[in-house]
Amino acid sequence: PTTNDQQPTSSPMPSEELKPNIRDLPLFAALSVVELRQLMRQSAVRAYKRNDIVFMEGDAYAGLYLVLSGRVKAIKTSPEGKEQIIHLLGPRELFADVPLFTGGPYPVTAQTLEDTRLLFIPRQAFLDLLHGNPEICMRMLGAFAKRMRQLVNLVESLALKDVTARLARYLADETKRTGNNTLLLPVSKANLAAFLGTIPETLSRSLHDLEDRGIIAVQGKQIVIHNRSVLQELAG
Amino acid sequence: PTTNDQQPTSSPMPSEELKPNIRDLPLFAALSVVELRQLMRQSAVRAYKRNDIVFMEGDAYAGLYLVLSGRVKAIKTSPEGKEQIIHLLGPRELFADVPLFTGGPYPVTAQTLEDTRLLFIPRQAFLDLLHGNPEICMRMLGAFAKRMRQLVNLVESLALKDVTARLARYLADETKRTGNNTLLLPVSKANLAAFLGTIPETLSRSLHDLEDRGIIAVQGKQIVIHNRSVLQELAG
DNA sequence: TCTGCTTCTTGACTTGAGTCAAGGTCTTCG
DNA sequence: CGAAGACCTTGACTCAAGTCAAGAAGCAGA
Repeated sequence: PTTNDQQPTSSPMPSEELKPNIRDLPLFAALSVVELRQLMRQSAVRAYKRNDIVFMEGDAYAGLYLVLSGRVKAIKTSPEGKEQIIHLLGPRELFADVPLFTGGPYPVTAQTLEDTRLLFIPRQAFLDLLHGNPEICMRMLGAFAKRMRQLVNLVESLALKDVTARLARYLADETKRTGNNTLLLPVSKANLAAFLGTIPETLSRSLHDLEDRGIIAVQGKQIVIHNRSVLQELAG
Repeated sequence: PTTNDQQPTSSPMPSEELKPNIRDLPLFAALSVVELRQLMRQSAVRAYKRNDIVFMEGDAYAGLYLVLSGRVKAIKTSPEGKEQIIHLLGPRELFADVPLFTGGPYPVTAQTLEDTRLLFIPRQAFLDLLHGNPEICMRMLGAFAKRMRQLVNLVESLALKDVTARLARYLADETKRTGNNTLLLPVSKANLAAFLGTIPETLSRSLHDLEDRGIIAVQGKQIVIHNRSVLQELAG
């Protein structure tokens, strides 16, 4: 794919009623009124359609994004066109924050999974904030640490587990997270495949395999877990 | 492997002459004399033999480590015994810092690659430091960001590239880093294999492949790059 | 220098997962 | 409601990389 030339609709001055929402984020809870106003004045809300590209790997770095609504994936793509999802992002999550500290262009491509609204925060605006606020700095460290964990898990899965084990682990984790034995896939199966480091065909076969063994039941995006302990077992 | 019962030699009160070295680290450059003394009083130098286990995945978290001399690998191991190296660490590098922020036990196993001296810093001692020092906080963010990049690269390599491409990328990166066309592998080939997400047999074949194509020459741990541009090409 | 490790290489074989191609199912919109 | 497109599944085939087993090379200590 190439960078989309069709710009998102962009409101240079985010509306006043957005502020309380931003203040709700733990990350920004410590901000003073002045700082918050300053931040909002420099930021912009951008609206994207499903499958729009937010930025491409290699694009010059301009700033970071906060998901207001919708979902976004951060991906790496091979020359042959295979895609690996690095992160899946939902509302209230920040992304493209790493290059703030490492410099250089965007290291991944960001693409929306559905119609999405993002708050764009220019590089310098965020750095200014960070300097005066140890509180924000600490919260960023917490967020980075959590993502590092996720990445280490992903590396472990890719290097040491087969596709069925990765799928089992994903299902087990989701089930534990929501506490519900019935789960609705939050993304298409093609995207789930890209997240698990495989392709739709192979994912399809793995799902079938688990179903044949009576561990799960699949109906479209709905998956019922029949045997949580065997799933855990398979996940390794 | 199981946790080593053979404790490392440990000096509870690090010698005075260590302080200037610690001060040299950018991370600790901003510390006051008092803070530095406080830190050193609570920390301990520990000496390990080659292949000693520093901690095992799942061990209760006690604190983080600074490499004083030697080399350490952070690994994940599969039930079948295959090993994936997550990080390779050398002098002046900090590790096991992520669980400070995420909580929980050590997420990986740490093992020395050679005789090694580490400075152990208890969890609370480091947190105390962090709270009074926005400067350290920012430097930690920088370090985390850099490691996140490395992890994203590793994920990309594992998911999207074959072993020869991963090897080519490693060689290309090292060559660029040192600026030297002849490079000495810093680790055994078994460890390089574990770092590249493969096994010694496959690595051996990949090295041979590159050699047959006239791109490199291998002699033990010494590798001469004959054709840097083809290597870059292969690395994708 | 000889001996016994550990590390590395090579060959033959197996297999998990990717490719390609065809067809089915679901959804959306005219 | 029906057609077109997106999404998903299935089967047959291929291939990269892992396993197993044997042996070569390098190294360290006696």
